[in-house]
Amino acid sequence: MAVSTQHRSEQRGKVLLAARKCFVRHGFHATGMAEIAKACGMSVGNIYHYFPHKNAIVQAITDEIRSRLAPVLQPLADHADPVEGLVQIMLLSVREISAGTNPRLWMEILAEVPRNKVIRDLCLAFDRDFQALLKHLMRRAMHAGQLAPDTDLDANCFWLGALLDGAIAGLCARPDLDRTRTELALAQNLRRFFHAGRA
Amino acid sequence: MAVSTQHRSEQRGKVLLAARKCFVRHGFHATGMAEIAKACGMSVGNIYHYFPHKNAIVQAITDEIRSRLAPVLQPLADHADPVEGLVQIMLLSVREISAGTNPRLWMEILAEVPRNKVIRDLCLAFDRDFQALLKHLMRRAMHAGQLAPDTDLDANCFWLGALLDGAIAGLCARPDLDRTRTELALAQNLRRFFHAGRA
Amino acid sequence: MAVSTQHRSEQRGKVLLAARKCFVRHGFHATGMAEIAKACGMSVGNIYHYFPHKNAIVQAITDEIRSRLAPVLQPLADHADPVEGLVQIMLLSVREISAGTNPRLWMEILAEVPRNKVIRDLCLAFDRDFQALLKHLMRRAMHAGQLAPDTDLDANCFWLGALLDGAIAGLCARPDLDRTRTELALAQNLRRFFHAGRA
Amino acid sequence: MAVSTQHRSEQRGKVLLAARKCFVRHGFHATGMAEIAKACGMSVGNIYHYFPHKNAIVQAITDEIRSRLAPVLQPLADHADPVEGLVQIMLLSVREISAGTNPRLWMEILAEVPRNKVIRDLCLAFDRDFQALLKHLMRRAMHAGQLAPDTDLDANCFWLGALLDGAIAGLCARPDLDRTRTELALAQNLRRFFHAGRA
DNA sequence: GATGAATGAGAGTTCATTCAT
DNA sequence: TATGAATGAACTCTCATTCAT
Repeated sequence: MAVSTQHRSEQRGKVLLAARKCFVRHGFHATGMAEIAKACGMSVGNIYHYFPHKNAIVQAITDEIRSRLAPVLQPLADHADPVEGLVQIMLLSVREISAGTNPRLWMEILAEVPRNKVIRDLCLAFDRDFQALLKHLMRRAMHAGQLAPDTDLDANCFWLGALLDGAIAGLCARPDLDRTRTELALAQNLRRFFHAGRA
Repeated sequence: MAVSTQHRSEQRGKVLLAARKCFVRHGFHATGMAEIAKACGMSVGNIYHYFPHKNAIVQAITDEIRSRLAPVLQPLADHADPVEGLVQIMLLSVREISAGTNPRLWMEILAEVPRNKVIRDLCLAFDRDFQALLKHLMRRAMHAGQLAPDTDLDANCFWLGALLDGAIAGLCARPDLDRTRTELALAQNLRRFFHAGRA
Repeated sequence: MAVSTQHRSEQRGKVLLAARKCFVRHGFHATGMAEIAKACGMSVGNIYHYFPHKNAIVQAITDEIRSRLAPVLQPLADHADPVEGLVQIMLLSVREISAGTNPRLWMEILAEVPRNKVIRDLCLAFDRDFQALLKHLMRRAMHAGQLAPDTDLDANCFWLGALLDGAIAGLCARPDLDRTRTELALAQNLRRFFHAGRA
Repeated sequence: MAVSTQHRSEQRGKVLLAARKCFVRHGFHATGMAEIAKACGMSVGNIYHYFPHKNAIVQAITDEIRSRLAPVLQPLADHADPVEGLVQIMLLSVREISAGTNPRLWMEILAEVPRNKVIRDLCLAFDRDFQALLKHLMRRAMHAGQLAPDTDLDANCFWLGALLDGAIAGLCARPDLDRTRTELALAQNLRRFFHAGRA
């Protein structure tokens, strides 16, 4: 059982790795099962032993890529300086998003959200956690007098999330962008913004 | 001639309208020519009298939706208060983006950018203009002492653009969002941010 | 009436000329009515005023190209030296066949014969006349003792015709062939052959 | 592996057989994949497991039909009597060409030559070999004093090839022709011709 | 007479999924 | 477990022909 379980997860891993490469190149829709099969050295039929359908592969990748971020961000909830916690969350997120070929993968996921209920639910769940984290820190910042008390926390969560999603789109369209410089500017802007918010 | 030209553009309009409806429902890739044909009451073959291929329809829609924004924004370059000009540009853009079923359409376009050279060029051209506009106003703001002289203008253009693209993604995922409240928060944030930037 | 008749034949001529150019480039099947229409500066619909369908164009061209040969060859029936008459018929035919882009056009016709009854009948009628001519001259040669009396005239007619049809195919496959040298060899061969046939 | 390879070639064979039947009836262009699929009892999609596109089927048939001839002809290069070798080559070729429904198939191939580069190359390669064979024998005949030394060998190769291609066309147009009688006449003519060529 | 918009059937090809081996 | 053959529906696009203007 343990052996078979391990084998299963190894095989799943091979499929997912291959699928990511394919998806980065051509997107979800333009990638056929045959292409994935060739990329992971399996037969088409065999993939169906590990994933019930193509969509399940997409979902697994979405799950993986989104959930990798959570454990990294969660600890920052208790950051001594709540504003700095927020800044760090945004920086870590943008770094994860912009690493390697990730933007293309995130973009595919973003595009899939409106058409695919499972992907949508996955993303909304992640977003809920992400925004809860931001809200928690913003509330702490507010109590510490670092944020104007009339700030609309929900809307701010939306816009901080938008910054990340928009960065994905921007990086896809201009892959040669100087990413460190852009990150720096984000950090600077966020700090300036939260400083401005001092009560 | 005039008659035929008018007829042509009417028919093209009918196709584009129908295609937009279809694309909003299922996205570009999941919409077949047959579906568009049925939606506009034409035969499939006849659509090809007005558009050389499906992609041309997508391009025309992209062109239309992107270029509708430009003439509205351009005059704001000369706004008396450059910071307020920036805020207005962002607000008008977000309002255009979030109107009706637009978010879904913009999202499809965003997703098409990495896969489709023509769409990408169209969008990059628009972005160039948009960012030039922002940069112009930011420079004016800088000269007027409303923006710190060490601000990285290019990076800021990127992030302001990201805010819009991200809003598209966010609105697609959560269509029931309170759009006016979210807009208000954006305006408030931007003003607060630029005030903070006072040299 | 006379005017309209003249106009009709002028228009038909324009269509046929354009169609020949198109057919030479892409063959009958790969040439669309739209292509012909563009090539002769008419609308698609207007062509249908002069030809009931595409096939009729092909037929008219076949008729034209085949029947141009007949009046040239016919007089040779009375050539003083019947063997030389045969040689001249073959030479004139091969010259007509190999002129300009004709091989391609003849080839298309040849290929159409098995699938198209009208074309087939047209060609068979021409062949009947052509072979009757050859047979007449061969009979004269036989009587003059220039051809062995046991010669199978019908079969020889077939093979002389085959030489021409085969030349078409050969010229299509190798358009850079030295045509005059090839013609010369044909004449030499035919003369040698008929000399050998002396009773 | 051996099993799968065998199955593959069996299936390919079934497709080719069915395709030949269809092509003989309607020609390459007028035969749809659906028709072939029905004729070989497969689904359309499955044919694409064995041939990457319709053209590949045409090519395979061309290859098959042309290459069946080569091994039969090649040994005649060493025939004791070179003239008789030539005659035998022509007779064997014409017999192969005229067997069953072959003329129709050869005709389709001939017609495809000017439009289709792959087919053209296939045929030209075969022709090269065929003409090399003829030339070799003609040279031997020349050395043996059986052929006039001023004979244009290349041109003669062309005309012997033309005889075969022309026979294809002739047989397509008149399928009821007495083939043995026609063959006999060819043999007689060739022998008479080469006798006449004695130096 | 002339236009070109409109049709509808059919072309070749692709693909997620199933299933016998 | 693993294979890849098989399916069938869907895809985009083409084309000869008709017809209202």
